[in-house]
Amino acid sequence: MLKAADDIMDQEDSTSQSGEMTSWDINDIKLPQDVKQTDWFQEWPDSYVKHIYSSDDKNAQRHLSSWAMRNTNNHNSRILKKSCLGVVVCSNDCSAADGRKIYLRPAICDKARQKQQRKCCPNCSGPLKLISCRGHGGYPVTNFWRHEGPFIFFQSKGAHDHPRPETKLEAEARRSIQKGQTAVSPTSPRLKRCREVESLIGEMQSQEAWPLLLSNQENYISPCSFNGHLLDKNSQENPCTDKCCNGSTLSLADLHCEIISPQSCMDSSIQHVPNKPPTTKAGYHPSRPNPGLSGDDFYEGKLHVNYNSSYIPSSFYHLSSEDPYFIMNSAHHHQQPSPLTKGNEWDFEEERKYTNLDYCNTEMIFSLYPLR
DNA sequence: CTGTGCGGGTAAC
DNA sequence: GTTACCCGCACAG
Repeated sequence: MLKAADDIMDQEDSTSQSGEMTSWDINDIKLPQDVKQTDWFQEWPDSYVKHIYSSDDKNAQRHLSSWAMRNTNNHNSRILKKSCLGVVVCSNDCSAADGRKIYLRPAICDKARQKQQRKCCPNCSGPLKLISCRGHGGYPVTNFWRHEGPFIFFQSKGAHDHPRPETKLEAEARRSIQKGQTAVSPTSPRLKRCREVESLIGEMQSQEAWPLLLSNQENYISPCSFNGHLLDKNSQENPCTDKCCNGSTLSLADLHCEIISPQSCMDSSIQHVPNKPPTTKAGYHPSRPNPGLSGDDFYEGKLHVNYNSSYIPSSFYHLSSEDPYFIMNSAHHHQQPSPLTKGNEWDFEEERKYTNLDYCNTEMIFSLYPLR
C-alpha cells in the first residue's frame, strides 16, 4: 500500500536542514551513526521529510507535533508510528469577524474526540466536523519516531491535505478558558443553549437526525467582534466591552501563567543552544490558514506574525459570547512581509526577525472578557 | 479528563 | 509481510 509513493521518496536522497544526508529509511536495520549535526526540532513536519534530532531534544523525546497525531500500532516497539487526525472545523464554514476560519485541534483520545464533535463551534455555535487527513494516498499522514543511541530519527510520510489545527498549547489554553468560563458563568444563556444543543446532538446523532438541528444555529452568532483591534498595552479595555459585554472583566492572571508557563518556555529555550540556529526548510503548505501562533513559537519562546491576516492565534480569536476574548497586546505588533519569503515557502527565521516577540517576556497581556 | 504509549486483535492487499 | 485501524490497559499530568 502506497508503496510506489514511498519508493519514489525513498529513492531520493535528500539533505536535512542540518546538512545531513537522509539516505536512510526509518525501517533500515542500521541507521546513520556518523551524524555530524542534528536537526532543529520541526513542529509542523510535512511531506516526505526526515529529521535527525538529538536524543536530548525534549520535543523529540516526547514525539511532539503540532499536527494532531495519534498513536498507531504498527506492532514494532522499536519504531513509534503516529497518524494524523486532521482538523476539526465548523460545519457552517463560519468565519470570525476578521474572516478567519475555525480550525480546532482534534482530541487525540478517541472518546474525547467523539465528545468534541458533539460540541458547538466556538464562533457560531454550529456543529463541528472532523476533516480527516488523507494526505498519504488517501490515508492519514504518518509520522515515525525511532530512538537510536544519541539520536532520534524522524520520518514523515504524506503531505497534509487539510489546514493546520491549533497547536497543542493553543488547544490546552482554549480548554482552560472554557473551563474558566464555565465556572464564571455557569448560567450563561448561550452556554446553556449550546449545552442543550450538544445534548440534543448527542441524542439525535444516534438517530441520524443531524440536519434538523442546524436551522437554529445561526441565531447564536455573536454580534461582538474586535475585528483585529489591538488594545493599548496599558489598557485592559476590550473594544467590545462597552458595546456588547455587560459581564465583568475577568483577570486572566492565573490563566496567563498557565498559557505562558515558565515550563513551556524553559523546555524550549533551554534545550536549544544558540549556535544551533533554526534553518527550517519550509515544507509543503497546502494551505496555511492558521499560522498565527504555532507551537514552534511556544517551544522557541517566540510569536509568529501572520503575513496574510493577523497575529492572533486561531484559538484566541474565536469570537463568541461563550468564549472569552483573548486580547494580545504587543507593542511589536505589525504585519510586515518578509522580503525573503518566496512563494509558498515560510521562512521561520525571517519571521522571527520581523516579529521579534519574546513570548516569555510577558509582552503580551491576555484579558478575558466573558460575554453575557 | 485527556494525552501518550503499548500491545492484542482484525482486515485488506 | 505490510499497512491501517479498533480496542483496552496503564500511566502521567
